[in-house]
Amino acid sequence: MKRDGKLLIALHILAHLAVAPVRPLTSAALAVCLCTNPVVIRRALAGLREAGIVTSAKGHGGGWTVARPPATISLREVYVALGERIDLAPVRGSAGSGCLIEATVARALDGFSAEAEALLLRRLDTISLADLAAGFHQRLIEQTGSSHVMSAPAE
Amino acid sequence: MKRDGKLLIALHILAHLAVAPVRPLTSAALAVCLCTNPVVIRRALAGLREAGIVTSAKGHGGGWTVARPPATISLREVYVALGERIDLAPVRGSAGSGCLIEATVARALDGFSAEAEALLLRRLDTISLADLAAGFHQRLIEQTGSSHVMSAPAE
DNA sequence: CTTTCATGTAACTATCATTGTTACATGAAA
DNA sequence: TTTCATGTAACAATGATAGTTACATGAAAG
Ligand code: FES
Ligand code: FES
Repeated sequence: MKRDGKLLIALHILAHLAVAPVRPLTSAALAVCLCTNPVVIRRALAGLREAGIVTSAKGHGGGWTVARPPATISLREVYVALGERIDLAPVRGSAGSGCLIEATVARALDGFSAEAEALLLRRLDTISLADLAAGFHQRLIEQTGSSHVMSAPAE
Repeated sequence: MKRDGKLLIALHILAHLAVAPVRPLTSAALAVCLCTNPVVIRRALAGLREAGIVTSAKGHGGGWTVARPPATISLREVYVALGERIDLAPVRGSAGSGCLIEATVARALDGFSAEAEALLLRRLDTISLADLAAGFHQRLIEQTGSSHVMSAPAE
């Protein structure tokens, strides 16, 4: 139900940071690699910095680094830090004004959206940034849904 | 993850049709009720007509009617008829160009999206248009362990 | 201290999707 | 034949996101 892909971009960048933790990576370098603009990179990482997932440094030798070991960063954390949401019935301006039918339908859809998102969060919680970087997840995905094959906490 | 609300609009209209099946409702009438344009109504219902959920008639006394008893129309059917999708990692133009990291992340996210959507479809399948129209769904929501139980006024 | 580098942020433009609107063709009932 | 209502194309309006430019802030290097 989304349309952007902020999560994909953020994880892409994080994968870069995770595999090259020696020195900070600059927005400019990441922008070249991702075929985009440095400001876009900074915008994408702004929320993650506030969430304590990455850190930034100015000046010489500055740039972006992961704030913690990649193994301790779950995709769920990244997802919520970006403020992503599954919402089947977003409020349109002032459309909810008084109509009972609409409110009822919206509430039902919201409940389902919440359930779907809860499941999504559970799944995202089973994969860390380190898993992504290592590429182990790929085999895991191909096993179609066997969620915790690796060192993941059981539900 | 979406931004429009096609599903909400479609269900809103369908609720109207379900409770007033005596005579077809015109796009113009529905548009007035929904505070929008007749063409918007037609566009919203076009997919549902192709899916055999509603029928339309031209000329005098024409308009829209539900093609089947509302009890046999599940929200899932409406959802799929509208082509809605949960997609955490949509492809951006030609962004998938060769980058292995991105493709890997995208595949993982796609898997999770699919799981979340599968759950959503299961939930949507448990409610019919008749349930919606009757308002029974509210109690049903509370039974499915929804997180937020709004204090429902006895109406 | 001055220079250089890199982030932080605002402001603007470009692009794209969706919605709202107008206009006209098609077909059915009166 | 007239009137009604859908079907559809075409276009403008809106809004969200991405891309770009510009400049202030701050830190390291010289
Ligand atoms: S690895 Fe995908 S662009 Fe750098
Ligand atoms: S506008 Fe008609 S019931 Fe919601």
